[in-house]
Amino acid sequence: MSTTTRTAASPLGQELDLALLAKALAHPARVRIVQLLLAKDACCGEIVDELPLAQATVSQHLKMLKEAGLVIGEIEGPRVSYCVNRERLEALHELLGGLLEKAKEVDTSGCD
Amino acid sequence: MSTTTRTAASPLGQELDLALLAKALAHPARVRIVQLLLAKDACCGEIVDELPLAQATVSQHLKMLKEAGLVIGEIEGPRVSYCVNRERLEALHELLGGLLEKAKEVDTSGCD
DNA sequence: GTGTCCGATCGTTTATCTACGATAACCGAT
DNA sequence: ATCGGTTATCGTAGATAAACGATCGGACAC
Repeated sequence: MSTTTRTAASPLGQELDLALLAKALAHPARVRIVQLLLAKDACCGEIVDELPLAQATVSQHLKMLKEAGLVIGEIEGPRVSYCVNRERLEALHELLGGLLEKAKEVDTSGCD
Repeated sequence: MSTTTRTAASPLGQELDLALLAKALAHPARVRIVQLLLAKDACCGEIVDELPLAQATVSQHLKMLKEAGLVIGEIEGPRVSYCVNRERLEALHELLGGLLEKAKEVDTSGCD
């Protein structure tokens, strides 16, 4: 399976990739998980400990974050250590930056 | 309604707002719509013209974008002119920037 | 008025998300 | 080989999203 880790190059892919990344953060619990992992790598159990959600649910959210490439899990003995894939988070940030730059080309024509 | 334009003060609100904005962009069609509107304000019909979607569907997407505050619609004679609320898009960009900054506080604790 | 164009909304179908308990898989120790 | 701790997955139920056709409502022209 190709790891979708690299930044998609295709211009059409950008929309899709932006949507994909946005979808990964489209739930408060997942945003929270990313925040927690940015502060400190953690295993699933620690995250469950911080959220009002069942272990199965957290594992599900982690799976989505992994599929979007935002989070990486490494098997570490009996547990799995998760961390944020910073490149990927930056990719999202930059995709948005790209949108905003294009917006500047059409100055204050305004909505009114 | 208070425009959530300013940086949300409540730390909890940030997660929710980020998730809300991300959800609005969590579909390729909506990303496309935002791109189109950034390039040029447009009415619903013009957007429908650019997308392989029915008018009702596009209207639905526009509604979601409006609810997230990303898009503004102004009735202009017989039609409705839509434009992107740049502040709001920047808010999303900055919320992500905030996340990335916090990430730097914990340098190379590393995923490996 | 009547008709027309445009957009929003309703009602429906299908698909995906969210959440959970239960269970399986996996690893390290006993 | 078995046990205890940890995570993934299965199966399920309810909620929400995505898409469409059909229909309603407003704004102009006639």
